[in-house]
Amino acid sequence: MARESSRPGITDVARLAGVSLSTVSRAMNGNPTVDPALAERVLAAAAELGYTANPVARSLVLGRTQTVAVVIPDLENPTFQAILRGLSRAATTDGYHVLIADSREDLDEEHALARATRLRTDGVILCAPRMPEEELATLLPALSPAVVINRGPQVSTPVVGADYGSGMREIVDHLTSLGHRRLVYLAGATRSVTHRARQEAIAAAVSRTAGLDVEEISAGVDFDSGTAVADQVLASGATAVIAYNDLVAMGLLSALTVRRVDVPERLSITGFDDIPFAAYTSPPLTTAAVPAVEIGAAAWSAMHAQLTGGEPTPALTLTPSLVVRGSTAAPHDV
Amino acid sequence: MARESSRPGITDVARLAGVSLSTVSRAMNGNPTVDPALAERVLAAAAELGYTANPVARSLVLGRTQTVAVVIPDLENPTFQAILRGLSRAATTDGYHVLIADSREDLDEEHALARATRLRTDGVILCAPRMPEEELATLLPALSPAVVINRGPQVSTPVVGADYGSGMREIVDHLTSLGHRRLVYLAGATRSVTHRARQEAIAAAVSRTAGLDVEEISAGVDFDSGTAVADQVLASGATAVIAYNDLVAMGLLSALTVRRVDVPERLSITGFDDIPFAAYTSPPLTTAAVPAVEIGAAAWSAMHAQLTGGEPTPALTLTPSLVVRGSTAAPHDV
DNA sequence: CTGTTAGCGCATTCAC
DNA sequence: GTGAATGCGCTAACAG
Repeated sequence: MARESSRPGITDVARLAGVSLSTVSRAMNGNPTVDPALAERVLAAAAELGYTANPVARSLVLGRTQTVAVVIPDLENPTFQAILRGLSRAATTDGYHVLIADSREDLDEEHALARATRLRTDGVILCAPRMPEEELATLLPALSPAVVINRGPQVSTPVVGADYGSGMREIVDHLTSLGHRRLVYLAGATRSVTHRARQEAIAAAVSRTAGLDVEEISAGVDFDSGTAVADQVLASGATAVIAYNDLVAMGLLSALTVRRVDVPERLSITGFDDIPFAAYTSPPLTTAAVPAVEIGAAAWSAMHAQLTGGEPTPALTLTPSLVVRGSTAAPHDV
Repeated sequence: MARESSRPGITDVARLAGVSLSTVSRAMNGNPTVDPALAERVLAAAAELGYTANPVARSLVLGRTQTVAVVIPDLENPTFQAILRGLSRAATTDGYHVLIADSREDLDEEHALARATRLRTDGVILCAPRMPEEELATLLPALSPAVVINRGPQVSTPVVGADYGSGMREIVDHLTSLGHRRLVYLAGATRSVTHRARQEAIAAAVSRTAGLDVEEISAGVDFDSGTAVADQVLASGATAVIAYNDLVAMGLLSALTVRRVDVPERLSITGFDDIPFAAYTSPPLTTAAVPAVEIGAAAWSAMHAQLTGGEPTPALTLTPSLVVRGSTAAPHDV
């Protein structure tokens, strides 16, 4: 068998350098107990052969893969993309690899994917806004170490996310201070944790603001959901619409443009997330900017801390900031 | 040592089922040579213990990881995101995992990432539009099996991509048929293969269209690049602008809106790619739609074919389709 | 059909 | 300081 064509193994290096396997291993890993002269010879041999230790074999013996998994509900969603980006770049900086798993909004799949990917990685970052609390609680121990994104506090699993309640409060306050009293909230994923946070913030605003009325309309989480509810929104008599997120807001905006309804003159619209294109719709979208890239980076930090046995990262909640742009204005009637 | 807390190994299952390791292995892998009754007992034991074969150990012995790497120049680019999405979903369907590597536009990093990720995967899908041809040629053999995206034909490496020349020809024809004769081409990544394809298509159009003049202006590939060249574009005296891609077109559009330059009345603008938001700018963008998700899926097919030793996939080139929207119209002067 | 044996490629005890 | 042996957890030859 001509093993010439195969990747060189540690044995080949050992032979070329005239030393044992152990010495090659030690030298390659910078173990200081090896004679400098020998180490150099080994490294030279390795370089000559173009040798690199087989990561799979190392993973088996070391019990770690230098890889983490990221489970995302929808790779098409700009916010998840941004989280993934922030995470991926931070992980790469620390020498880790990232396995992605797109659950395509399938809850069963999500659970299975998380478990399956955990077997070939050192930990999983779980982005599962819709998974029931109990299911999450039973899943997390099997995933450990794990990091959860945009969920409530978890037992012994770090959570990083944005404060959707705070963002929503700012949005409502912005609209009421403009003079709006009749609002519509376009509910998205009603089973999601972030929906409940939004909802509670709205309820709180209603109870503390005289004359404020917020009607909830079921929509979805994507562009088409926004276009689909346009007529319902118009029929509601509201002067401002709080969309579940930017995609829904943009879909609505698009449908309203078709219907020649002026925004913000006749209807104000707000989004949530501040995805890259929110600033470039016309009018540009007033929204609550969620620092998604930072969330991704923070999620990595929390994972890295667990992986290296460092200080356990406390739960981290980033605060969205209100970005006022052209899609909101005082109601016409006021 | 209480190994109770550790993941159950094949040995534990063997003991519980009262059989040997081999039998467990065979039963777990559905090997038909095992007695049905025994197999059932093994599977029951495995289920009771919650046993799943360790993928890392399997990878080592089988020499395959059931994972492929995708090297992307920029995870922020919507087109690459779409390719990744199409690829990831197709790979998942076939039971494969996807490792992502974002080279962040760093050419050296790109090369290193490709080699490094290859060591822990069964193949790499390389999206490296800017890598010099010679470098690519030396890199590919080390990556094999590999699939290359949006490049010219390669020796013994499948290529999948879009026909940028064709898309550009359609764009130019569209503009000239509207009556435009003075155009500007906003060049993006000038070292990229797809830039050259665009450029050649433009040159061909110029040589066959009487009175057609296309000025090339260096821009970049992102939104800001588009805004940055707005004044230069206005000074050129052109009646239509062919942007490198949708992002550049949108940036330019945004800058022109600020300058109160009417599009398409005073200036027509075209993009390229048809990213998700191209349809929702105002005016919506005329562009050449690149089937990015399909490219990703096709790239996976090409990889899968190599992995399973099936028919080698021939080079596949998908044709972009011109999507005429509101950002183009006949020039005002004509 | 099943059990025993031998690696996959490497890191790490343990002797020297 | 260095080499020889052991095993990470599993699959695949090899006997029986």
